[in-house]
Amino acid sequence: MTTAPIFLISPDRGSVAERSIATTPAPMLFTNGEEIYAQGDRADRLYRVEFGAVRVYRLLADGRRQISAFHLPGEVFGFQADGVHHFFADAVGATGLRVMPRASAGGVTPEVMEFALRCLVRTQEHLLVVGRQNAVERIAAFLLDMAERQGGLEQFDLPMSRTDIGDYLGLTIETVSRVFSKLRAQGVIRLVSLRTVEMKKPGVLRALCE
Amino acid sequence: MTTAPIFLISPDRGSVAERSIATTPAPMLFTNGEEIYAQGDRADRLYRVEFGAVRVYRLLADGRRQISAFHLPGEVFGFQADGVHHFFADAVGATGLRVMPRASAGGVTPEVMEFALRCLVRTQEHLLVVGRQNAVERIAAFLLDMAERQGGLEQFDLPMSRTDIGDYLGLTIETVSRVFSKLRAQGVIRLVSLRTVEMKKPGVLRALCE
DNA sequence: CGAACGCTTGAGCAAATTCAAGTGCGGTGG
DNA sequence: CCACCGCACTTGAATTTGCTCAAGCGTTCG
Repeated sequence: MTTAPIFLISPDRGSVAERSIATTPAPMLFTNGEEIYAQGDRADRLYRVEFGAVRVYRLLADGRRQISAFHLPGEVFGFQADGVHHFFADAVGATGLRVMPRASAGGVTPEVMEFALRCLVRTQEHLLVVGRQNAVERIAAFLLDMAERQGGLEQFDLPMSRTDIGDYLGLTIETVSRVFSKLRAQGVIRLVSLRTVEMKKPGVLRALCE
Repeated sequence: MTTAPIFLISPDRGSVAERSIATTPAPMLFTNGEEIYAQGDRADRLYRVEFGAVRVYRLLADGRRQISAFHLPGEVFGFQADGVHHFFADAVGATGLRVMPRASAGGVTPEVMEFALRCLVRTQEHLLVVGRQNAVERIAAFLLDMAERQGGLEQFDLPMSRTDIGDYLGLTIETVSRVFSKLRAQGVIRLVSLRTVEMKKPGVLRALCE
């Protein structure tokens, strides 16, 4: 799979990456499902997604999983309070990461602080979606978020499976599938392929999120 | 169990806050429900809870509310990425806060970073509770978290109403009430008063959170 | 070609919500 | 001091939403 998203070849991002990690060699490569770090691991690095995507999640003893975030190209993740990871992170499809040792990341730079705080706001907003919105509203919020983070085009890719989407939104895979079908039947979205969405009526999606 | 990491009671928490606001005069006082900041406000201060409690929340257009965090005495809150608050914060009962202008908070000190990252981990863990646990498991996680944050005693207070608890856990007030009654009937907890809980079988609560 | 995997769809069910009374407690005023 | 009022909480019954279980479809890959 790994439909290479269009924005991967955007010129500005590449150049920023090259500057900020000028000394770092080629990105580290991961295959679908490959572990990037695990709960309990030492957290002494930051990661920047070059291509592909990353899911950060936690498990319950019986296997229930909650994905707390997907990270798309250009985003930085991996910060932890006390030097130990409290979550798992693995690759969604073929993924390339720039790895920055914490030392060279400069400790608590304003940039790192900014990333962490943005991540906090994003997680808190996601909590509202999961805690107080119904299935259709959750999917609508998710689609709008994915579209916006991929440049705001009406057509965009979903790098992750329906199962991943369910585990991100607190829904079962069946419910995710049913809501996709319903939105398609209503002409709100079109499924170019299983993993490619075209928003036909973004206004309807936006109205659903209030 | 997911919501009460051991490190929360590590001694550095209190001492850091006390040092950093040594020069601040008497705490600012708030009555029940009084606004501390609103969505859209400039975020140029940090707050430390002296007594009482604080709820941080967000609203949907139709009034549905998601509380993303309660802050208890000793805890610091109010950091935001881009200098603008994305949430509301108000007092739960009579509350006293130490206010620290961001300047005197020293910009991005390691301490502030530490607080923000802890808040992030806590929110991500709460997301697992809300996204993937049932009503009984959510209440169990909540009670254990509240107990631990108040010193780990078997008896402790709930500063907030059942409505607040519901809006924190993504449940209705009726469901919260029913679960409390069920746990009481099973002898897992005792309600000394409406807002005072005694854990009779903490092991059962812990088992519920896996 | 067959197996595996990811996705879809249907039917029945269970958990939590909604709607609707009731209870108990703290505060106010007669 | 006691009665009453308001508010927070509890409890019950009916309903709904999303889940579970089960079967079927389509694509990919060996």
